[in-house]
Formats: sequence, structure tokens, C-alpha cells
Amino acid sequence: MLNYSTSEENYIKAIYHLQQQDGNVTTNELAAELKAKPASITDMMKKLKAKKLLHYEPYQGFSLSNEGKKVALGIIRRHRLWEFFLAEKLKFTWDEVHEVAEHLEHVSSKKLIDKLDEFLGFPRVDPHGDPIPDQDGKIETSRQVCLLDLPFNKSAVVSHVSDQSTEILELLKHKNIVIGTKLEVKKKFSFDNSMEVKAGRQPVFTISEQLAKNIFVKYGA
Amino acid sequence: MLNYSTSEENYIKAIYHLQQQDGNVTTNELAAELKAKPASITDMMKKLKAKKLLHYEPYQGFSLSNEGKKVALGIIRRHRLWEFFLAEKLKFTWDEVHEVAEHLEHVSSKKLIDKLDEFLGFPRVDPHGDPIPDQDGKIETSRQVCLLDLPFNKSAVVSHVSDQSTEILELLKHKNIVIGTKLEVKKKFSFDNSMEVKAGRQPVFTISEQLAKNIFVKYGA
DNA sequence: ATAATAATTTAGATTTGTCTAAAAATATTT
DNA sequence: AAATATTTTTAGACAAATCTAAATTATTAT
Ligand SMILES: [Mn+2]
Ligand SMILES: [Mn+2]
Ligand SMILES: [Mn+2]
Ligand SMILES: [Mn+2]
Repeated sequence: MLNYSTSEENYIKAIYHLQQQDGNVTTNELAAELKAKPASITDMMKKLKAKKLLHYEPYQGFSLSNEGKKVALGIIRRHRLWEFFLAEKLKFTWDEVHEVAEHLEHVSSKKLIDKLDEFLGFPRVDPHGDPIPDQDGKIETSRQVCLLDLPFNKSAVVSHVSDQSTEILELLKHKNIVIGTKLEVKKKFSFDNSMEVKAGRQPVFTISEQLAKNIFVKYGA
Repeated sequence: MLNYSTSEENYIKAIYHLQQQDGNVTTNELAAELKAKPASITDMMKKLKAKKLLHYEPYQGFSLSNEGKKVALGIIRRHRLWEFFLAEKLKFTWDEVHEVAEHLEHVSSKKLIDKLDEFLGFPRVDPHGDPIPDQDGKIETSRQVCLLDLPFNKSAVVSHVSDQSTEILELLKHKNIVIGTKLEVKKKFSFDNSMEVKAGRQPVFTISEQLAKNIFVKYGA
């Protein structure tokens, strides 16, 4: 596996995430994601196409090739392992890990990452509940569902939070919700889509639509 | 404290190390150290001078300003803490740590490094016995002496090895010498400057001039 | 089917970091 | 003190990554 520049890696990773939704990614989408100008995106797409990391025809959008996906999963592996390290070992809070991991992910020594993985005890998910790819780039596609869609009285475990801001962390902390918290939906109100939720033996409490939208859960655990 | 590019940091660190010997550093010296062409050095010296990180007059060589030294010590702190982490926590061997630390040192989050320091238990020296600067850039200037100059029957502790190659590590491993090993010089031979040394309760063994040149020791411990 | 609008690409410029080759300054040798 | 050799700097080029402004292509609305 060749080595890619920090810039190339950031582009590849961003495309990977965007194409999880739509399949095909557009110039403007990627420009927005990377806070770059569309012209810069086109330039880089030509380079990545030449390196066979993606499929791209002018005006047609683009998507990663198999090789490109493999590269992306390598970067994501490094990113999430470092996030886990920062949270678990260095006691970073949840909202602090991402920015630092954004830099650490580009140190691409395979030995470093595999030994780090071992040192951490081969964690399966990062502090946001996102699965960590293994050495071969295999990644758990966990069957998770948005809290908004969880049926009443079905016990489920918080597995992922989409938003990674300090603000959502503050709110989740206040409500005692972390990755792994067991929840049941007790009531939903169609007026504002708010819901009442029970977690462990805490008294029932209310969650707004905006918050529920960002919480994902897994059944049975 | 501003942020500097990876390139700038590598230059600053190299100057710091070179000026430990001579005080003043020349263009060719630095070019050799960094495996770059002299013209590239001159270019960068102009930039670093403009940023007030060094004293430089054309044809006169250069040396770090106080600000430059502070920056250098920050880089060295990061480098050596990562080396310690790699050796201690990830079980890297001695000769493997340097290359990876060469990249990790450029991730310059103060919080990351201070928390790493704490996590590691505030180590004082890296795996090569080099002192690790503290948060304020304070660094232990250990009174160490080359094994070549250690008087007979004076007990001393190995505190530093200059060479960091796999080859010297192999030899030191064979002779059971690590940082912290207690030694006494028993005999020296002027023919080849080899010496006989006693370490702990091992039988006396021989060390070549080339090896002794790279071993530094501290008295009394 | 045009016309207007939006998205994308191209052309050309800029910054950073590097290089080669030539010129200039300094140091060494005769 | 000249001549020679070495060191250092300058001039000009190049690749990577970005940008702005203009041109082109595609989409949407009339
Ligand atoms: Mn990144
Ligand atoms: Mn994450
Ligand atoms: Mn480095
Ligand atoms: Mn070291």
C-alpha cells in the first residue's frame, strides 16, 4: 500500500463518509465538507483518479474505487484507534478527541497502528460508537437504528451519536447518556416529536427531536 | 506560541542539536544533517530569520534565538515523550522508535502532550537516555561523561547511547547493556583503545573503542 | 425549446518547499 | 598577495495544494 499526502488522505476519507449516504459524491458536496473551493476539489479529483483511487468523469461526480475504499478504511482505522486512545488512556473528553485524531491519523506506520490496537485491547468502537476497522479493513456494519424510530418499550443500547459537538456532549452528560446506556422509549408527542425515555433506574425524562435525531441505538444487549 | 510547519520544525530541531556542539551552525553542516541541498538551507534560514527564530547574517552561519530554542525544546519534548510511549507501552525496540517519533513529534497539541506526559508518569529520559524537557522547556543537563573517559574502578551508570542504529542495539543486547546498567572500567589497552568492563555480577568483558565512544555514563547511582 | 440558474471545470496566480546551475563571497594554499 | 578551492547565496525552475475569476456544461423554470 502506497503512501498518500495528508491532503489526499483528508479528501479520500471525506469522500468515503459522503458516499455512505448517496453512493455518488458531487463537487460541491465535497467542497462544503472540506471547506474548500469547488475548483480545488476538481484539481484533486484528477489527481486521485490518476492514482486509480476513484471513479470520476467530468460533471458526473465521483466515488471511491475498491483501492480507494481500502485506503479510506486504513485512515478511519487510525483515526478511531487514536480517538479511543485519547479518551480511554489520556482522559480526553468526547468532544476533544476528534480534532487531535484528525492529525494523528496521518502518521501511517502500520506497525504503530497494529501495536496501538493491541495495546488498547482491540477495541471494536471509538468513543462516538463508530466501529473500528480491523487490520484487513473489515468493518462492523452494525444494524443500528435512530432513536426516533425505536418502537415503544423495546430495550436498546446507545451505540452511536452523530453530532460530535461540545454542546451535544453537555446535554448528554446532563441526561446521563453515554455510549452503552440502555434505553426504552415510553411516549412520543407528535406536536414537537419529543419523547419520554427511561434509562436504567433513572426516572423517565424527555428528549427533544433534535437530540433523538442524533442518537442511534442497537437492539438486544 | 505560534505553529510551525513540519519542515520548519525539522530545521529548527536539527539546528538545536548541531549548535549543542559548535554554538554556531553552518549551511553545509545543516544540509548534511537534513540531507538537503545548501540552497534549500539558505532559503529556509531567511524564512526562520524573518520569524525571529534565529540569528543569521549571510555567510556567517546561524544559531537559534531564545524563541527558537523554546520552539526546539517543544519539539524535542514531543519527540522524546513519543519515543518513551512507543518503547514502554507499545513495546517497540529501541531502534524502531526514532523513525515513528519523527512524525508524531509534529502533532503539536499542547494538551495532547501534557496528558501523554502525565499518562507516562512524567518520565525524565527517553529510551536512548536523553532527557525529556518539561512543560516549560526546562531540560536536565546531566553531567555525563563518555565511557572512554571514565576512570578505573569508578562506578557509573549508563545514561546515554549516541548511536541509535539496529547494529549497536544488537551488540549492546549481546553484552547486556541497557540504559541504567552499572559499570566499572577495569583495564584499557592503548593498542586499540579497547577496554575491559565489569557490569553488575557479570564476568568482565571487552568493549571496543568504537562502542565505548557511543556510551555515556553518569557517576554515583 | 429557450432562457435563466446552478454546478463544474479551466486558466492563471500564489505560497511553500524543494532543486540545479551559476555567481559571489570566503578560506586556503602556494 | 595571487591563485585556487570551498562555501554560500542567488536566480530561475518545478511540484503540490490552494485560490479567484472566467468559461463551460448541466439543470430547472418558463
Ligand atoms: Mn485529517
Ligand atoms: Mn469518532
Ligand atoms: Mn520530524
Ligand atoms: Mn531519542
